[in-house]
Amino acid sequence: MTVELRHLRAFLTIAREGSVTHAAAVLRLTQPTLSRRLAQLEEHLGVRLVDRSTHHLELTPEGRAFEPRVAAALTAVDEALDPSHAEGRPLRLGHAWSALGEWTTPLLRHWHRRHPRTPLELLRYDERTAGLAQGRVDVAVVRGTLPEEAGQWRTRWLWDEPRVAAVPADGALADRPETLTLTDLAGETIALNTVAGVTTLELWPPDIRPPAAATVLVRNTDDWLATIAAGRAVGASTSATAALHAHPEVVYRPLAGTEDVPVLLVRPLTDSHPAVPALVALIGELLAGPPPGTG
Amino acid sequence: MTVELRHLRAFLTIAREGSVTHAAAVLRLTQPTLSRRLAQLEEHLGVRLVDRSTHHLELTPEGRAFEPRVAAALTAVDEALDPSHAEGRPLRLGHAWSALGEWTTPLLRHWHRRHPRTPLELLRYDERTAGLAQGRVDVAVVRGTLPEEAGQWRTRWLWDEPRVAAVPADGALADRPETLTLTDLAGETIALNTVAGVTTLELWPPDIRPPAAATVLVRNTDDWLATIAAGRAVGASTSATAALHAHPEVVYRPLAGTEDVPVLLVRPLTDSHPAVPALVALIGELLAGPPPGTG
DNA sequence: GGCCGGTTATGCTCGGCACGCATGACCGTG
DNA sequence: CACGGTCATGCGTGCCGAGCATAACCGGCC
Repeated sequence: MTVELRHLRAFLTIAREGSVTHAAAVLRLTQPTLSRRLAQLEEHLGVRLVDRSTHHLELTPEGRAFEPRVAAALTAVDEALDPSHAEGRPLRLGHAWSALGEWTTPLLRHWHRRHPRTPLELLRYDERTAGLAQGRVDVAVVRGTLPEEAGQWRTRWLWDEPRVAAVPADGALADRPETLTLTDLAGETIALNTVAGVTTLELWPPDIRPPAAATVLVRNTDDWLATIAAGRAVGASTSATAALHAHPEVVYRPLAGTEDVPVLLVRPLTDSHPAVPALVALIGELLAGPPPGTG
Repeated sequence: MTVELRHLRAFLTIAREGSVTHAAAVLRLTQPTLSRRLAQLEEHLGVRLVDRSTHHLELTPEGRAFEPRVAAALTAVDEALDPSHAEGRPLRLGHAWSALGEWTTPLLRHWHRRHPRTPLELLRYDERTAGLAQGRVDVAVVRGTLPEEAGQWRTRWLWDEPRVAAVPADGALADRPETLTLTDLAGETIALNTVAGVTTLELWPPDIRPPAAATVLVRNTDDWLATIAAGRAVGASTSATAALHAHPEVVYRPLAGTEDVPVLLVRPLTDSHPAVPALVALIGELLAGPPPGTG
């Protein structure tokens, strides 16, 4: 047995109607059919989703956890199949953190002015390709180089960002002179953002590389910041973070002896949205013009 | 014929493999079967998705537009069915704009500190219930009161926000004394955010209400801001917008003679994530403590 | 307490349809 | 022009999902 959409729709309708019979009427089916569909789904998952008897029906804890996920999935499917979304659907720009830095606002402004019929959605996904690999976005801003499978993307270099160190404001390193070095950080616990992937232990030369045990792994920028603010670790990132993620308990310092991090615009080999070229062109235009904040 | 998951998987695999035969091998099916599935999907949609002949296969423009949407949908389905996501899955907090205002950062900080195993995702959806109605989030921050169907949500009042007017920095209204009134705005074109729904023409008393023709409808805060910055309209919002969406070309002024807007925390009658109560409690704690920015 | 209305589960039959097999049609290549 | 590789089609079959009928069950109410 493989799970099909009918099983998911059956479960969701039953959960919402609170009755197999009512759900069957809604779906224009008979009650036995729906009973069986639900049983099949439960058998496949190996859990009972609905606690039901003749005069009582409610979701089990597993069912309650399952329901919103099914709802989200079916919404996604229906939107994919809805032909009305084919035209004028939003252009989705993915990023893992900081987006286009200080260029973000100018981009949104110019885009909405020029393409009022095509909304530009800025979506943050804590994932290496910022949702591109999952088909959740049409274009993505990625910091650092992409691992392998580079052949399946078209990338465009936008600019380089210098690296910065992020240290707790109340720690000893915050009192040190302006510029920090990798050696300064090597003795500390390092907070690594595992999904952004810009900073890894490879950044340190082998002779002064901190041991893996002296790291804290986090999944997104908020967590990363909170970890440093709490004094549990220090971190390395790029200047965009310093500019857009100012934090009263975190101090940013230039990080000497490191190479700049490229900021790339990544898209599939075949564009998934007709407006992608226009977006790429607009970003190119903006970068060629005056820096943001001067208008 | 109804579209089922097998049709979507067939299309996506064919699109990725670039061949019906290869896709059939991947899916452990025969080529004729897959050919037919694809044909059925195309027939249902009424559009040809794949341009194929014996020695040539590529997606049509419609197919190229369809692929990422199918990919996103199937990702959502697979995530819903993946039992490993049952534990430790992220708690999704939806908002339409401004989230928890200045409380946002403290909330993230405290949450990650207390619940390191349960990531808190802040998701923005340009929709009245910020994704709650679609099952995309577990809790939502909503400004203003919710229309009808109030019975299906549990709401908790958090605080009230005073209204502000947003006017172009280079316009005449920006030179006026500090506080503006509804009468001041009535003569201008009004930018209305149709999905946030906090500000409608109902805000103005009938005798000075601007005509519907004198409005510009936008779908999100970015667009709303850009419209005002461009001098095309003026707008009304709440103080959270003024605090978090500062814009060099937009001036915010208190708006006299209007009622405050409630900020509500909304969740389904039965929680869709076990950590929801903890989040609600934490927010309550934060609000009872000192205001943000003092620590 | 027993009847009744309303609910879900199960046996059964049947029709449709999705599958695989075989084959045809097509086309670029050598 | 034969060949290998591809996609489309015709056909037969077996499975599965549908409805119908009915059993089992339970709460409420007279």
